[in-house]
Amino acid sequence: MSRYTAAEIEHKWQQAWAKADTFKAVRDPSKPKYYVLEMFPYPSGKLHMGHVRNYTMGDVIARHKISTGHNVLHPMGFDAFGMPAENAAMAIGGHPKEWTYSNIDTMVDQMKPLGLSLDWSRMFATCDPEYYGQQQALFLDFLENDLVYRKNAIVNWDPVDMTVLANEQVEGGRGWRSGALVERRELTQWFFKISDHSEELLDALDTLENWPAKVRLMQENWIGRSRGLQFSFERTDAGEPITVYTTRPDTLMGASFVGISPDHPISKEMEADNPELATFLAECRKGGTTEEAIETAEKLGYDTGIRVKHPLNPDWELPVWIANFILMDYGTGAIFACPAHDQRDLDFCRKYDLPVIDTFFALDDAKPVENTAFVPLKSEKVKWVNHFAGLEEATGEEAINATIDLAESQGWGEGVTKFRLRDWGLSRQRYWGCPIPVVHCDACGVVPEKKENLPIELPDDVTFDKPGNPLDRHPTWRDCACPSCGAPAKRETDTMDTFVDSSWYFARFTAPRATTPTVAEDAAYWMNVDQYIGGIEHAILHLLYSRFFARAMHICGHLPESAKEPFDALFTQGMVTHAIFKNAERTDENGRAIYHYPAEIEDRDGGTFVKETGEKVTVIPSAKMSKSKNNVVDPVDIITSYGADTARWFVLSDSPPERDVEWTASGAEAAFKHLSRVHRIASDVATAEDGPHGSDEALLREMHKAIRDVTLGVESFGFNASIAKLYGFTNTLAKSKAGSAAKREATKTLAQLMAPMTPHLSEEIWQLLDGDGLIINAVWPAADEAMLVEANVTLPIQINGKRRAEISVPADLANEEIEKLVLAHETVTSRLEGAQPKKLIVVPGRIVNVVI
RNA sequence: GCCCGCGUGGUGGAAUGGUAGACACAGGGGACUUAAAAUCCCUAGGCCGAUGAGGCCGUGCCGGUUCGAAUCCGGCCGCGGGUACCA
Repeated sequence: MSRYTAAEIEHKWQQAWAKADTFKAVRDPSKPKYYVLEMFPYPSGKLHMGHVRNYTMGDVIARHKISTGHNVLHPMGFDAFGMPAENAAMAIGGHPKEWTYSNIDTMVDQMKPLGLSLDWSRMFATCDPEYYGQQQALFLDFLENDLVYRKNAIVNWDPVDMTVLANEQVEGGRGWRSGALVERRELTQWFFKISDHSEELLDALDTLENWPAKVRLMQENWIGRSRGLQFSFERTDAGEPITVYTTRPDTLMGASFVGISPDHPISKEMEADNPELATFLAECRKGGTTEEAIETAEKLGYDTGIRVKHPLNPDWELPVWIANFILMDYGTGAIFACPAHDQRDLDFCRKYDLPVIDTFFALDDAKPVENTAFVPLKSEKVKWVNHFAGLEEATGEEAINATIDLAESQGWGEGVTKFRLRDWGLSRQRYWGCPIPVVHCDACGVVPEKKENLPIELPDDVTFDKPGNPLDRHPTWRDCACPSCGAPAKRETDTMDTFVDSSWYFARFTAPRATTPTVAEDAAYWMNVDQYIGGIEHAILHLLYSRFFARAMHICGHLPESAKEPFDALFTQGMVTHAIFKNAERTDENGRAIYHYPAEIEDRDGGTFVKETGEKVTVIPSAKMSKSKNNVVDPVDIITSYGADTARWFVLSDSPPERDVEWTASGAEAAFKHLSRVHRIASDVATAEDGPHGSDEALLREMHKAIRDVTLGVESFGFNASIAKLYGFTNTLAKSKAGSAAKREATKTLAQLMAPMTPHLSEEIWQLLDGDGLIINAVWPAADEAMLVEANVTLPIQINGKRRAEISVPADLANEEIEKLVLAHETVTSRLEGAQPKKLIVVPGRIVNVVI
């Protein structure tokens, strides 16, 4: 009997696929195409189990599609620009470029043994000048088509390091290296006009039927269409009126103040000659720029002394306050506050002792608001205190519409639709990114670089010993001739947000070496991505930006109209987690928790302990794998000890793909044992002599059921369900007394059904059983409907919703007959005690419920 | 703070309005073996009952809709993702 030697088998079949060029994607109009793509990785330097799971899922889809006659495109690349490379250069020296390319080499080496059906000839990294040069060309086309512009935007400023910080570099309001309190500072930045497409990006979500509903909902909320009233408050001092936007104009009678953002023009204007206000605004500008930091900051207010007139009652004056929770980016940067029906406003009014006026109550409870704002659903009816449009009982929605109508008819305001989505700021004050291809000329201003000068390559001779952008302090790189007048000019030193890189790589894969961003024929043939797979963490930004980019590329002629929504189907997979082992008895010298490697701990006496010291360990299950927690499982180790097929089988089994999967050593061991068993069974079947045997029917029926269920699982991302079915079918096969021909057929089918998950083992078994050619090229088996029909069904009998008995009946038995059988059943008669049931529900093929 | 998810045996999970716990791990028992490994077979939510028959409880918590709820609705608690310069 031959043993299952994964390393040998896997090497052999990877060579066979390579020799046959099995996965090279070539345009072929005679075949239906299928483009499957997993979100490409950041080259961190190490493949982790999350990658393995993600790519294995894509690989299952790709291999299954190959087996069903599709021309499959399944490429791989690297999202290679970004901060970690610069951080590494600062921390350990070296150059981001060398660090990145060496990481890519390592990761490719780690990926190849997985036996993925990738077309490696299409591989690229976004930091290849060949790629980012085309991205610069796209930028210039966007500029020409009015899709990019410059404006001021707020960044995190580290006043000690004199540099811009990313949000993740701000910890508790302080710069991560300097420890200085971070300030919000304005800078001129480049922006993509994504907000011009808000409505279109929102409405088109309805067409994305094969996207998870939750992702569409998240994008819908992110884009945030709202209808509200825009109007102006007249000032008592005859200054410029203050324009506000509100989604709750119906609560205008509950207004207690007008609030403006610290970044509002009025705030800035007053700041110049008011030191007290300047101090207040400086306080407001402390801390990071994230929405979270702003929303959770302690509420601060400053009374400007300005007074405005209430639009419905000119005698009613409202104070104008500057409030730190009002965002300049949303609406007009000014609001009116109705504390009774908005918790933030209420908190602010209680702090600064401003009036709280109820404008409506619940129908059954007219209690005035104290410290909890009354915020019913807009669809809920409420009782109005004194509604100017004459409403007494109405929903918020009705009241809002009535208010907008009234304002429009009286001419003091208008209903407007606004979006939460802001334009996409793409400038980064960093080295390791795609240079923005523009030049600053004293005479001509901002001038686009000429396309023939692309790519504008990053200089290699830079150092990272000082904070800030090395491009700024490079002695010569910035110097150039103005593309317009030829005079000496300076290059833009900002580089692009790495989200730009990942917003079109899927299109580039269709023609990765072209000297234009895309090639029309290739884009037309391969786009769209039929199945996109990636983490839920990209639900909003990456996917929304990519949807915008596809539209922008279409406008510039780089993608066909049909590719405006580039991803036909989306699947979001969960993370791979692993228990963490935290020392329960001590911390390190800095008071931080100590985490132990799995190899350092042991289970005994019903507890978990550190082997060496005997200290008690707290086991925290299902934690995201993270280097600092010492719970990272290295796929390379798994592949070395068990083989790629075991790793692939394990990450697909047990957990549904959209959920996190917990990596356990015992689970991997079990996967390996199972694959060995399949190999053993197949070897036995291959060498078995024909002799006396039982009926083939039971085995063949199970085989057809397996074909149906496994196929369904593979086609609907139910890989765990497919695998559970394959376990069952393997057991049936192992115990079967069928003849050798039937067993050979069943085993070959088993190999085919397993092939998307365990491609190497399946090829091996296929060869053992004299299958034709490679199993990857064999036609996917089809279930015979006739073999799936069951003669009898088991019907559970419930009494008052609780299962009490069951009967087996012919599958096509009429309901009346079933009723008779049920009423005659001993369990039912004894419970009824001669009485008639109140109700009898027969759900054909499923269940019977007797209500007593 | 706000938006979106998730919560089921000792463990990963199955069942998306119809038999809760498929399949697997760990556990227990047995076969084979001089022994071990490997393999194979059986067992398995909790409680009551006698180990049987049988009964009761049970899908984070509280309430509701339904003949019937893990599944739908409302409210809470906990965990995770996102929050526009992490990728």
